[in-house]
Amino acid sequence: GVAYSHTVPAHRREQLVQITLCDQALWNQFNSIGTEMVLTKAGRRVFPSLRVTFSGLVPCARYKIMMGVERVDENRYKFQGMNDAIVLQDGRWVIAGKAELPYNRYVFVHPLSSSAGEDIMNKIVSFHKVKLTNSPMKLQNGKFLLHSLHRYQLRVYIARCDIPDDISSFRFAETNFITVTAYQNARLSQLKIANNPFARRFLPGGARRRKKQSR
Amino acid sequence: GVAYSHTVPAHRREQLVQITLCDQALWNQFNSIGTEMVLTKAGRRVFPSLRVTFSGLVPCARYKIMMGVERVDENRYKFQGMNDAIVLQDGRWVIAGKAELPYNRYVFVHPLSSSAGEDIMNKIVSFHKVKLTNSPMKLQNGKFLLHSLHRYQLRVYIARCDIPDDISSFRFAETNFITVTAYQNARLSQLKIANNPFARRFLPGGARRRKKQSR
DNA sequence: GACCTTCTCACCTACGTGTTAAGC
DNA sequence: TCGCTTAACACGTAGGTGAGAAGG
Repeated sequence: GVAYSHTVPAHRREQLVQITLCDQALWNQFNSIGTEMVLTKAGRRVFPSLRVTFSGLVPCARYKIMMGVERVDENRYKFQGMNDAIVLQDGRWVIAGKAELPYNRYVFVHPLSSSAGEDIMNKIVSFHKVKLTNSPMKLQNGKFLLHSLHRYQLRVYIARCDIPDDISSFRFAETNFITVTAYQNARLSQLKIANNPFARRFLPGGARRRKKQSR
Repeated sequence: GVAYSHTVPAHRREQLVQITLCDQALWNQFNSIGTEMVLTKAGRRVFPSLRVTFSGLVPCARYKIMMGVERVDENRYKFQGMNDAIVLQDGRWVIAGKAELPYNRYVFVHPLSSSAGEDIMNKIVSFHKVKLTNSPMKLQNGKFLLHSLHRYQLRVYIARCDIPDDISSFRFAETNFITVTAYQNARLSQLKIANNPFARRFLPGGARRRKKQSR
C-alpha cells in the first residue's frame, strides 16, 4: 500500500514523499476477481473508493492534490461467460480488439488542495465523490469520461504550490479495472454487494447487518 | 439586498465591491415576525440559508470568502407568551438581563475561497451547510458556538488574497435572529415549515406540494 | 441470436425537519 | 411551577445501489 515518488528531481528530494493506499486488502480482493466499474450517463461512483494518506510532506508548504483515471493498455475487452462452449470454468476477461481513441484527459483536483502539508498528512484523503461516465453530455467537475470495456487504473498526484516542477505521482496497480455498463462477472457484483453499504438490499441475508464504513 | 463596502481604503477602490443578499424577501418575512434559530448539540442549519452574490471584483484576482455570526447587543432575551397575563396579543421577545460572556469568535471560510473574481461573480455563493450549536463538544469546521436566547446577525467577508489589507465586510440587518433551543413563537415555526423543504411533513395540507428550491 | 447500452425500479444510506415528552 | 434544554421520534429530502426489462 506504499508507493514512493520517482518523479522528484534528486537534488530537490529533501525528504521522500510517500503515499499509502487505504483499503488495500479490499482492492486486492476485487483485483483477484477482476474489478469492474459501471459507467452511466449520470455518472457512477468508483467503488471501492480511492482513499489515500500522505507522509513526508513539508509541514508548512502548500500542496495541490489531484487524481486521474488513466488507460492501462490499448485493448478493448470482452467477457467470456461461463455458458460459453469454449470455457467450462468461471467467466474471464479477454482481449477483443483495439482500444478506442481516448477522450481528453481530465484531472480531478481534490477540494483539500492548497492546504498545508501538516494538514494533509496523517489524514485520510478521500476521492469517494468522483464519478465515471460514458456520456459527454452534462460533463461536470468530478466526472471522468471513459470508454466502456477498456482497462483503466487510478493515479494520485501531489504538487507543491510554490515550486512549479515539484510534482509527484503515484499509480496503484491494484486499482485497475475494466469499465462496463452492466456487471459481467456475477462473483464481482456479489463482492460489490457485500461491501458497498448502498447495495445492502441485495445482501443474501437481507439488509440486516451493518458494517461501519468511514469515508 | 445590496450593500457596499466601506472598509476598502479609498485610494485602492478601483471599483466598488458590491454584495447582494439572495432571498431577501424571505428574510424580511422572517424578520417581521422575529426570526429564531435553533441550537442543538449536533448543530442545526441556518434557515433561511445565507446566500449571496458578488460584483465589482477584479476578475483575475483571487479572493477569500468568509462568514461570521456576531452578537448584535449585550442583552439576554426571553419570550413573553400570549398566555402571559400581561400581554393579550401575540407573544414577543423582551430583554431579560445581561448577555453571557461571548464564546471565542469563529469565522467560516467558504470552500470557494482562493477562486478568481470572475469565478465568484454572478454565481450564488451559499453558506447553507453551516450549523449553529450550543455545545462546545465535538466543535468542528462549519459550526458556530452560540449562546441561547441571545441576538445575532450574519456577516460576510471577502478579502483579496494578494493584498493583505483589502478586506470588505457586509452585514445584513435583516438576517438578525434570536437563538433558541425550541421555537417560542408559533407563527415563526409555521413560517419555517412553510418554506423549509425538510419540514414538509408539518405542512397543513400534508407533504403534497413541492416548491423548487435551489441552494 | 449475441452483445452491449439505457432506463426504470425498489430499497438502501445519510441526514435535515419540527414536535413531543422527559429531564433538570 | 415555570423556564429552558435534551433526546427520541416519525417523516421528509437527497441521492447511491444492482437487478431486470427494454432497446438497439
